Amino acid sequence: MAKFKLDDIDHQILNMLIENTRTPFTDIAKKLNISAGTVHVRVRKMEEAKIIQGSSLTLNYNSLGYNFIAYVGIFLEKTSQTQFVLNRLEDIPNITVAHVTTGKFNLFVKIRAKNTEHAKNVIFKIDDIDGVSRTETMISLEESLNDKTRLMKSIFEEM
Amino acid sequence: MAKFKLDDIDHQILNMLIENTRTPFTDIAKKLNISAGTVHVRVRKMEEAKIIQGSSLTLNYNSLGYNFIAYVGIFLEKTSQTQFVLNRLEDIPNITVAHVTTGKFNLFVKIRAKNTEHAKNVIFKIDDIDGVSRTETMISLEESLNDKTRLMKSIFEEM
DNA sequence: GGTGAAAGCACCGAGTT
DNA sequence: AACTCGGTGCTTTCACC
Repeated sequence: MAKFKLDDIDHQILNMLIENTRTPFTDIAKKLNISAGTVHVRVRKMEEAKIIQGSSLTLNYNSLGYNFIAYVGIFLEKTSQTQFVLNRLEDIPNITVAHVTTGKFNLFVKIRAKNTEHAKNVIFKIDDIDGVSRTETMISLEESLNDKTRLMKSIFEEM
Repeated sequence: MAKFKLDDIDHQILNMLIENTRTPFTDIAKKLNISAGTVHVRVRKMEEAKIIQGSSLTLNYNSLGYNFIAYVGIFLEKTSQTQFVLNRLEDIPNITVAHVTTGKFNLFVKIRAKNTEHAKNVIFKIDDIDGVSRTETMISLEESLNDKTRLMKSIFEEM
C-alpha cells in the first residue's frame, strides 16, 4: 500500500464526515472554501486508498433489546489451534470483536447479547469449540465510553 | 423510551444502510418495491426513536499509523472512585472504549496507539489517575474480527 | 490539483387515495 | 400509512485554469 499523504483539508473533510456520513459535500465545501467537486474528488481518492473503508450506522443496541456486554478471555490447549478457533468464532455473530493477545489469555473476544441467558448460550458455544480449554468472563456493568470519533478527531489534531 | 416496533421493511432498510450509509433511498425503494418517500419517512421515524443514533465512517487505522491495540484492566483503591476515574479516562482520546466490569477488574478499557512507545505513555497516564491502584495490560497481536455489521444483520434475521 | 457550471438525480414535503 | 409528483438542492462530471 503506497503511503498516502493526507493534508489538512483531508483531515477536515474526514472530521465532518465522521460526525455525520451524510453531510452534504456542498456544506463541507462552503465551510472549507473549496468547491464541492474538490470534496468529491478527495473523498474518492481516500476511498481508493482504502483510508475510508466504508460507512456504517450507529444503532442503539439497547432499544433493539441487546443490553448485555461481556468480554471473554479464551485459553487454548495449544497456540497452534489459534486460526482454527478464530474461524469457529467467526460463525458466532454475537462476537463483535476478537483478538489474539499476549499475556493471560490466548484469545480475547467481546460479546453482545440480549440478556444473561442469551450470553450464557454464546459462552457455551465458545467453550464447545475444539481446542478451547477454558474461558474467563468479565461482565460489563456499564459501557461508559464508546466513541471511535474521539480518537479519529484526535489523530488529525496531532498530525 | 417508548418501545418502537420495527417490521421487516425497517430491518431491510437498516441492513442496506448499515452496509453503506449513503445508499440512495431510491435504490432501497426499488429493491423493496416501495416508494422512496416511504423509505424517507421510515428512516426519519427510526432517527426520532433514536434507534438510528447517527452514522460514522470506518477508517483504516493502520494506514493512519495506529497499529497498536491493547486492553487494560484497571484496579481501583475503592469502587466509590469509579465515576471520578471514568471522567479522567474520558480525557484520554486513545481510550476508545471503557467499561465498568465485574470480576477481576473494576474498570476495563481498550486503547489504540501508534506503537509501543505511544501505548506506554497512555498506560502511564492511566496509572497516574488518582484512585487507580494498578493496571494489567493485554496486548493485541492481531485484531481478527471487528465487524459490528455482522451482529446488526444477525439481529434482524433472528427477529 | 482546483474551479464553476450544467446535467442528472435524490431528497423531502404537500396533497391524494 | 403509503403513493405520486414537483420544487429544491445535492452530486458528479468535464472543459478549463
